[in-house]
Amino acid sequence: MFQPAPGNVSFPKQEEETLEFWRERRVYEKTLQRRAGQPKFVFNEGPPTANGLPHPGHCLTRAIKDVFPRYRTMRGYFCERQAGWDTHGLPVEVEVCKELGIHAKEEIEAYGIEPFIHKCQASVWRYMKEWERLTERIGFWIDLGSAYVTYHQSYIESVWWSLKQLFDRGLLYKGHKIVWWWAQGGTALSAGEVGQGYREVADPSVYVRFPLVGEENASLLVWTTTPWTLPSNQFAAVHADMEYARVSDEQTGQRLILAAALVETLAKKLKRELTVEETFPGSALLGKRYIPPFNYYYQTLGKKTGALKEGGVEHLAWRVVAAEFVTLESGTGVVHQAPAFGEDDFNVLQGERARFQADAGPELICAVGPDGRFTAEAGEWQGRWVKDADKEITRNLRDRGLLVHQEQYIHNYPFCWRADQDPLIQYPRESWFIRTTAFRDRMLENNRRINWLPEHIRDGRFGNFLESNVDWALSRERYWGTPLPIWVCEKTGMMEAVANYDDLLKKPGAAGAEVWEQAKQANPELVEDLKVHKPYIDAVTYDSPFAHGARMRRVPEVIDCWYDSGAMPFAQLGYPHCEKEKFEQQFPADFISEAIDQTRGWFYSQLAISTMLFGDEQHVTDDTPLHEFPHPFRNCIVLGLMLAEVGVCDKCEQRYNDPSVAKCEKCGGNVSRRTEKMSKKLRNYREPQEIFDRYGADALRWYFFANQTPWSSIIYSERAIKEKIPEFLLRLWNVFSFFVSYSNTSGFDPADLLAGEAGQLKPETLRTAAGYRPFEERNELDRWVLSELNRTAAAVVERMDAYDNFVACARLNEFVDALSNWYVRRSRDRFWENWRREGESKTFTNLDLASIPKLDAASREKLDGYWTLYECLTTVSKLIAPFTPFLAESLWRNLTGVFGPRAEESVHLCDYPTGDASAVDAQLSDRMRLVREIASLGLSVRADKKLKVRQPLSKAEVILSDTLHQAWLESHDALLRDELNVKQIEYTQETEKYVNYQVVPNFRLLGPQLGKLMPKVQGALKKINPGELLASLNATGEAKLTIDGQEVTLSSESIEVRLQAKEGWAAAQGHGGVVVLSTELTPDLLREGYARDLVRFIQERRKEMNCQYDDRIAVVVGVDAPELGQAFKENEAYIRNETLAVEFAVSPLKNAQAADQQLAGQPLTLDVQVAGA
RNA sequence: GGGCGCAUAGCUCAGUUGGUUAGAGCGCGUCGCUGAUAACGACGAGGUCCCAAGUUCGAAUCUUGGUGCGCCCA
Repeated sequence: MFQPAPGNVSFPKQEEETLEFWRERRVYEKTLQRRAGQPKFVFNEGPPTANGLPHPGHCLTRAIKDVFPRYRTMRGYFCERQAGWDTHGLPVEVEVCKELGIHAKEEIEAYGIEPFIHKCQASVWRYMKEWERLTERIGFWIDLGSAYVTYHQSYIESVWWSLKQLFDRGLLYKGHKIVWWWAQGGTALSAGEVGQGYREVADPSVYVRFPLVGEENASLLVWTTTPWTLPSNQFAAVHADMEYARVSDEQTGQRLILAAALVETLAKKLKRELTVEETFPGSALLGKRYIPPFNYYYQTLGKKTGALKEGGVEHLAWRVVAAEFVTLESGTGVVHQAPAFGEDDFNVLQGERARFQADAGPELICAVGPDGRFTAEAGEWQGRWVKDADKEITRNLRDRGLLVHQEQYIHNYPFCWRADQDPLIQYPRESWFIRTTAFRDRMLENNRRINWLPEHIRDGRFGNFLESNVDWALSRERYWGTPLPIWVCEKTGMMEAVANYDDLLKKPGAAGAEVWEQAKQANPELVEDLKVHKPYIDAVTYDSPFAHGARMRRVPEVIDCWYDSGAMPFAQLGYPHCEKEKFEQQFPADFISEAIDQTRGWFYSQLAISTMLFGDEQHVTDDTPLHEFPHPFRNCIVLGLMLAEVGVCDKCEQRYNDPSVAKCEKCGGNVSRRTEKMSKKLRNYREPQEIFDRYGADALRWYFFANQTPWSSIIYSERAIKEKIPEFLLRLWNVFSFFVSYSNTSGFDPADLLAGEAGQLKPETLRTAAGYRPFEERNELDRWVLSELNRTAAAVVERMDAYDNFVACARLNEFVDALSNWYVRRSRDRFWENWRREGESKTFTNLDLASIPKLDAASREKLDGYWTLYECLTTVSKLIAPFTPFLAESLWRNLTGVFGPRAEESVHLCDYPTGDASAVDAQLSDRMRLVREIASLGLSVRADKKLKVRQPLSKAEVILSDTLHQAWLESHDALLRDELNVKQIEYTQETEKYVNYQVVPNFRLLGPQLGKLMPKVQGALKKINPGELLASLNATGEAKLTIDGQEVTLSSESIEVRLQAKEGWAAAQGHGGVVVLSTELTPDLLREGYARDLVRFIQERRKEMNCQYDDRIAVVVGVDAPELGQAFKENEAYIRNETLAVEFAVSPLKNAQAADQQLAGQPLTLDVQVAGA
């Protein structure tokens, strides 16, 4: 007996039980053991940070990350899954600062770096429990116990090893980086933080003259909104291809040079005429020298030149250069360049430097200190806060006649999000860089070999990003991060990199480790990993090999935490300090997946690090292995963003987090749905846990997998998740529930019929069961559904191998639909078989095995039906296992539980079905499709003519577009007769009576042949007599047309015949043909219809009475209308059989008032009693 | 400002290499079924495939330009 499977199942509850089962039986571990030694499928987990709560977006990534490893495991691969946590970085520090109520770096240092670090380490695990719960609940099978953690010593030492490789190869260097700088706090802000602090402000907008050297009274006219950067001016930039003009200003007698297109705009501002004297391209200005507005630097450097690489010399600064970013949007088309205070400007400087020989180019000029105040180099402005100096600088320029115009400029400018009165400034900081630009081409090549899904990422967003690669700014002036493992000689400034802690302590004269030892002694709870962190690691120094008596001290910086995560392919194992061999076996990864926001994050950091370390034989050291592209991953699914769905009132903008609200509670206006970014602040989404509790993890997973391609942005819509349940999960459950209840009542128990090991219930095992007949002996419907099953399995495997979960799910959905809506629907009669035979309660229970071959035909067919459905359901549970692992497990455990230990305990231990090609019957598929189409057309006619299906009709006539399958259909029309409730189906020859023919060319075939002739052939076919054409085709296999004197030969493949039903018939047309129903209702047919109506009344009554399936009843029908009485009498056998009525009587209606039913407009009473009760 | 992507039914989304009745689910309407039954099914209505131009015998699909939206970067 199968466990009962009621229709009103609670999936969430069932899932919790399944989780318990998996835990208890250690099923995940068993799936790994089962595949030990098999080929590997390598999945790498991109580490999330556990210091924030998981949200719905994480559910998507976790679901996608789960489905492919599960699938591959079932396909026979050994797929270990190591979890990981990203633990370093500014977000952690910010959280701790919040907790401590402090902001600035000074405050952190005042609090003490040591306790601060301890707090960071603890804070990292704040939401660990929530993450682990989510991971388990959504069914993401991954080894949490062996998770890699980026702050662990072994991880950090792997990172150190890689950095030492880069350092030793000369790929790490110190340079400047322009950052958004909070001067008051003394810290740089990340892009995300800067983005939060934009505000609209009014800044001075000044137009300043830069007099040209050696040109009479002519000046460049430059525009800036940051006058305080003028003392640090180094260049003026123009666009080489834009047109410039020299204009004369009559009032001042000055001649100004600016973009020609902006002359008029400027004239309006100045409210006076400017006369254009000459125009020329920007390229004509290149190289011209000018006198900057302040001469602090100019007085010493103004005349200096340097040697160029290409030969010759050039002035270091204060000349015109070309830049692409110069536009006509605002200003004058001549842009003041202060490389210290803008990234674009800085890049210009870098470009200039690259033209000079080593160390001969211009240095960065910066007249501002890190505190945001002018330095001594700025003369009179020294000590002034730069933003305060704007006004005075402007006045100074006016006094000296350099200011041409001044106004207010309103724009967005960033302020510190922690101190909103403090404007940020762009400021150069010393930083360590990785020379990634040297690997640009190799990264591009590597990228080309990666299978990106969607494809456009490769040459689009990611490829473009790689094309414009700049050196990786690696270092951070922060506290909680992987320390940069570089030690500097205090005397010579010479440096070396260290690959691990032991090496460090073995250095000659190493000292300082005791700082850690003492801390550990004072507080034994400190985790050992902290010893490789600040401040302990900073205490470790050693004797300089470069200068006698000098010490080596570590640089103060930590590194970008993206480097941490990018090192994950080897650092998760602690490579190369350990697990060397294992790393070799699992590199590169077969599969990774994250959302699109990781393009410049984890996708890039992995690719860059891997390309530099493992890809370039010229630089590689002896013990570093080389790898063929692609690495470090072969396939990557880039997920779309997840959006929240909310309701917003059209009138008053009131927000509703439940998008199903239709009327505004405040103003009564219409609430319309809107999608927007998910936001923790707005809480505009439902917590994942609530979704699990209401609908279950499978519902959410199926929604993610089956509703859209993974890369389209996904709307996290509760309604949509809910709606997916009946379409697939519940439909499948209903089929299963149907199977279980009938099997139990009929006594079908596969465990009784199948001896020995049942294992995975594979086809070869099923074939050994008693009563399991070979396909070819079963009926058409069984063969059809098994063919569809195997076709589906093959298609799903094909799609999943290509990482296409969406189409795979569509295939599964189609099959479950076919199983439910055609196979079960059309097979119900068979499953009911035994109840229909009055007085017979024969079931398969305790069936003598030897007597099975002697079963009568009906019983055999019934047994076939059970075996077929059983095979479909067990196979489907395997097929859906990677997608909806919970439902799959519930189905499997119930379907195979009857075998006890003879069957596999979990569906996830099974092999994935790949489809048996020999069981696929394409012709049968086509035929069944045709049958379903004809049935559909027939039902369409009935609906159109208001002829309910219960009313039998005498005949349906079918005219097929293509008579290929006609003979088969004729010999298999019982199914259609039953479905359409007609007495006879005729494949009529009198086609002209019902239909018009239309001959349409096969464009795909003829198009390439005929080219321009195509429309004319199309026109000719419209006019032609189709009968003659078809006759010719039938007789000779071809037909000829003459178009424009040219003969065109048509074969039967080159045309398609379409049928159109003529007016006046109850007919419907489709691709396959036309169905015409005979609508004449004879008294016989009507009476039969009445009998069916009565059966329905009685069945309804049985249901109301809560009859058992096999209860026998006694029925008395009270009716006066003679035609009804006659109808019931004539069809008594049918009525008794359908309703299990052992007694059936028709009596005159006693009291018309008491009639509880109406049939054909006549009153009727119904008295139903359980027989013998 | 630059890059990338998206735009198809009321909603959420599919749509292979260009091929002539553009699909699915939900919703809606009509009806059916009633021993899968707090289910289920059928049928139907609903589309200028964002706009415009081009390439082509033929464009939802390719090209260009525009419009709107989103993301990333500046």
